[in-house]
Amino acid sequence: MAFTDNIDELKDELKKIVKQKGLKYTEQREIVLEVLLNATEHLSAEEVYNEVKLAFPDSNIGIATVYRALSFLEEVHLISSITFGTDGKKYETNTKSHHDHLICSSCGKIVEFFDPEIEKRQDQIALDNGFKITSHVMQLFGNCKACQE
Amino acid sequence: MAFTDNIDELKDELKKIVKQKGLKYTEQREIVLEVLLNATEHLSAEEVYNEVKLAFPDSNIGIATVYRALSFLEEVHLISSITFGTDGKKYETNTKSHHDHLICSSCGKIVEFFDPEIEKRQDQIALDNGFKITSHVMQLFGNCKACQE
DNA sequence: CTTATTATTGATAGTTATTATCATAATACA
DNA sequence: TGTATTATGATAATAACTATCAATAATAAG
Repeated sequence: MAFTDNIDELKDELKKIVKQKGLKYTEQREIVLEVLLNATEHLSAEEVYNEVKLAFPDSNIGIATVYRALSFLEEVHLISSITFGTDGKKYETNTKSHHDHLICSSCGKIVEFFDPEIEKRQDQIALDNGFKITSHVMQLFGNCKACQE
Repeated sequence: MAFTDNIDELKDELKKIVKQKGLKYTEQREIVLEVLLNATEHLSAEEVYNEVKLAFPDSNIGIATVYRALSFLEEVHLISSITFGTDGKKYETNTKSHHDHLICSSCGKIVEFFDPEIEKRQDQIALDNGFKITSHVMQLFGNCKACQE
């Protein structure tokens, strides 16, 4: 899984994925991805739709296509969604920055992972408690597949 | 915030909250709370509704009331909801078990918290990586409200 | 470059989940 | 009890999302 901050690299990644799946590379998927990359915060499907119409007024993209693109992009892990309390689903691009660890107590194997939903929850927890977070540690201990056998 | 495993204590807690807010203690809120306490897994609003009809066939509770009760109980932190991917909102009672920490780097203040959504995400991450989790550590470091000033 | 094939799209109808409305009923407190 | 007020059940309304389908656009082959 390759992450990047760069729109062109992201588009290349999308092209690769699409080709590998025997699907087609469309302007609409590209636009949705670009809008999310340029967004400074999480966007709902409708917010993405509005932003697309603003930023790409010639595209005439339909709301259904936005939903389809978002689902697809999430499926292939180019973006991810989070959901809070009463708010609906919101999307963001996956960009490499920070990660946490899965650690096998048995063989010491370490798997890095990054989960935006957990990050967001952490932020929310901090906010609820009046904290301003500077860092965090999260380590999940257990047994990897091999060591379970 | 008091947590308990016991239905009577939970009901007392609800009575206290309701009275303190100048609202009314109703059979319906009690039933919804009880159904969730007895549930072995997370339930959607509709599942709660169905379970209520099964377990309390005389109650004639309406689906709208189930939604209202769930929102209310969540608001007062007797239950909590989580939302995953394509699944809708699901509810569970808050019971004391495990918790994580918010730590103020400046004054050392520790706030305990427990977030079922994070727990669930952790489980999912473990599952995705073929891990079987035995324990985990999560500590959020930062500055508490007082120390920010 | 043209054409054939197939995925994708836009528009919109249809669903599903949730919320608002409102007349009636239940609760709490005097 | 009586009375004020909140809560309820039924259901209409809304919001969020998904399915349908004819038209369009993207790839691959020739």
